[in-house]
Amino acid sequence: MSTSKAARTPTDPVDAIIDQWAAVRPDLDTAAMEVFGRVFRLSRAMGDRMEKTYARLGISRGEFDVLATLRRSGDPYALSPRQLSATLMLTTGGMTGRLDKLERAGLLRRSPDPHDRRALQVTLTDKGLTLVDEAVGAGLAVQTEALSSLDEEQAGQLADLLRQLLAGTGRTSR
Amino acid sequence: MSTSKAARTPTDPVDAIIDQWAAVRPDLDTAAMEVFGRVFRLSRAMGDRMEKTYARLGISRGEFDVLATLRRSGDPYALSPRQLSATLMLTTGGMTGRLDKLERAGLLRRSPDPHDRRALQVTLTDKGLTLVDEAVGAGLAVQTEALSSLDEEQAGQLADLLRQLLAGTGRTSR
DNA sequence: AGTAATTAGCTTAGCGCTAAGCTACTTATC
DNA sequence: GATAAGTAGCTTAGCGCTAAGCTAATTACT
Repeated sequence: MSTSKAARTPTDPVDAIIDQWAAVRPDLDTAAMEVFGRVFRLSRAMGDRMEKTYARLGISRGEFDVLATLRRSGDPYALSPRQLSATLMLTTGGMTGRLDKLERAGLLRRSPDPHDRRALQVTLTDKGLTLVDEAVGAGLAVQTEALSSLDEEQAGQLADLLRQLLAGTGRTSR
Repeated sequence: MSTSKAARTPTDPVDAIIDQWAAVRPDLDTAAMEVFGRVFRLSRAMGDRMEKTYARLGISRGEFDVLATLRRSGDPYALSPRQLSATLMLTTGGMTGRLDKLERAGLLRRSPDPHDRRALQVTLTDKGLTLVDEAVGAGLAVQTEALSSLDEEQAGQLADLLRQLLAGTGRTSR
């Protein structure tokens, strides 16, 4: 399909909000909203879509994150609850709940750590491995499709700008 | 296919995750993660910072959103709970809770709609108006500071790419 | 060795959300 | 004018999270 429409997007919901602020508070510098307003909306919209995608396979997005972290860690697909909660920026209480659900579903297994009797090893089962391999493919397909609004050069440019912004904000954080 | 890594970019957490996937699942096309992985992380990091910023003024981020929506609507700063929950993509149950808290804090007021006895009018109090005006300034300051990792041209470019991506994904949704 | 401090994982209370269902009121249809 | 359908706002049950506190095991200090 050729893009016969004008490339200039007239206004989106974020532009509308910024215009509203300009009307009631013309003193405000709203330039940063142009970026972060869209980051927040994009994150929510895509997050909802990922949620639905994983739901078709019977897991939540948070549960997918656990399985994917184990899968990414490579053979033997074993990490401790502590490592998982640190990676996923989750409290240990939250992780206990996720592991409970995933273990009940037969997607992973908790076994004692042979070297530290306080610790556990969380391991992907065959069923869990199969499921996460399917889920990661499905999730990436959704993201790839969403990204198709941009051509390859634009996507690369966007990724670079986001990397730079993320690096800067990470440092200044609490 | 992925572009070759530029040596000047010191790899961020998202690059690390992509590399991990490449090691265990070299068949995956992870290009979309370069964008959405960063969008998710940026949204969470900035969301946490906004939360802390508003917390100093005694409100949560969700409560700020309610006050800000009323403020943006202009004089007389009155909307119905239904309008608010639609704008903020929140169920009516969730909105009831937010309004309860904000009303108890004296930041807004619920009064009967003179034209529809089912409906209410939610109005900003003077105290609420003062507080939201301070909060929006504080929030924008945090966002502006975060955006300072980019120069003005880059920020504009980033906003344009995000607008285009958001427009495309919004339509394909379901 | 003996004791203190740290760490792993779990439990509980509380919070804010959604989904579903309720009552009161309004609008549309005959 | 009566009745059906739709709408506004609230309530409740359930879910997943955090913060705080617990026990058991490990490590560090003397």
